[in-house]
Amino acid sequence: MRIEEAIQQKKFENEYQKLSINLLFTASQVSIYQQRFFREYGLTLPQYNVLRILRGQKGNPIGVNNLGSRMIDKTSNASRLVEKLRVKNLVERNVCSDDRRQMEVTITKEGLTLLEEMDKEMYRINDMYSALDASEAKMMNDLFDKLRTAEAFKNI
Amino acid sequence: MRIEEAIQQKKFENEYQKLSINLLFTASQVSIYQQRFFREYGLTLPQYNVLRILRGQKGNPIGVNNLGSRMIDKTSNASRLVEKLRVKNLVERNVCSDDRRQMEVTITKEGLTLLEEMDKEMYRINDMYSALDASEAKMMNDLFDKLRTAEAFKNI
DNA sequence: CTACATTCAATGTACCTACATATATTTGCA
DNA sequence: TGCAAATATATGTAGGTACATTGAATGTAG
Repeated sequence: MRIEEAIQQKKFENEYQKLSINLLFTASQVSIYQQRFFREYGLTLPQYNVLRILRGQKGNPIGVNNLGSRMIDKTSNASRLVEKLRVKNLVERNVCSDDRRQMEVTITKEGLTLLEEMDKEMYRINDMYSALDASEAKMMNDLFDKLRTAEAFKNI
Repeated sequence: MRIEEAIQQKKFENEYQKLSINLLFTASQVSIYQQRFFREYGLTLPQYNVLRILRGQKGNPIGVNNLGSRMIDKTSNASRLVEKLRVKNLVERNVCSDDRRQMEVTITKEGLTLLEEMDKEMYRINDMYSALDASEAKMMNDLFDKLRTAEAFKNI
């Protein structure tokens, strides 16, 4: 569906204005679809992303700050997300002995098991992208990367 | 910046997985930038979108449900957003006499004035897209529209 | 014309977010 | 060394979101 139909707007002033809506609208749809998948495992999308990053650490603990910088969102929330996951026994959080301001966050055995279960079904997420072939997906990736070179993105 | 650097991930399994992150990450950045702009006028991005839709109605009232269907998000929130805007005297809400379940929402004079003020500065939003030329923006729009033709998007 | 189903808006719940501030700890420097 | 600045995490506040439920009004089938 063209974006004009999706949000029932007749026309846009230019391609940039249209892109603005198209980007946020599509991201919202993708996000809803993904959230429904993650919900089946008692996780939210941001929580899943945190677990993925921790698994990528292969046992090396990571600070909350560092965790935050790798997330789509900012650090303010990393702290709260870690706490949510800790309550579910999916991550462990310990004061770092070298620098007692820092926390060392690691994924637990339980967290790893959950991720492995999810891995098996993760192909379902790709249904979202079935309309694009690999070269189109690459084209989008390149355009996204180029888009974010604009000066306006520097201070975000 | 390439998405790999932005979120400090070495590599992705395929272009689709990368696209998934790239889309949500870029949308998040754009959204933060826009929110900062709207904040100067005491609005949030969703609130601004509601006002825009109402202005597009050119005086014709619109129901909360209809409003919701044109928004990036779902109806559940339209009701609360309208209430926030009503408190700020930017919209009016009246029970529809033909169907007393419905509400007739219209933008107020005050709301229109605010939008006009914002119009003058709106060009600043386009700074985000300065890295792309018009043909690249169009290419992205076409790819977004194509992406959303996938079956998975039908039930969202 | 009544009984049931549908529709519209609002609300409860449990998340998420940005931004500002607080608290503890460490670092740097006079 | 002592104290200010910087850093890491946590928390308060005000907003947004999905999903489920509620309550009122309307539509419809018998």
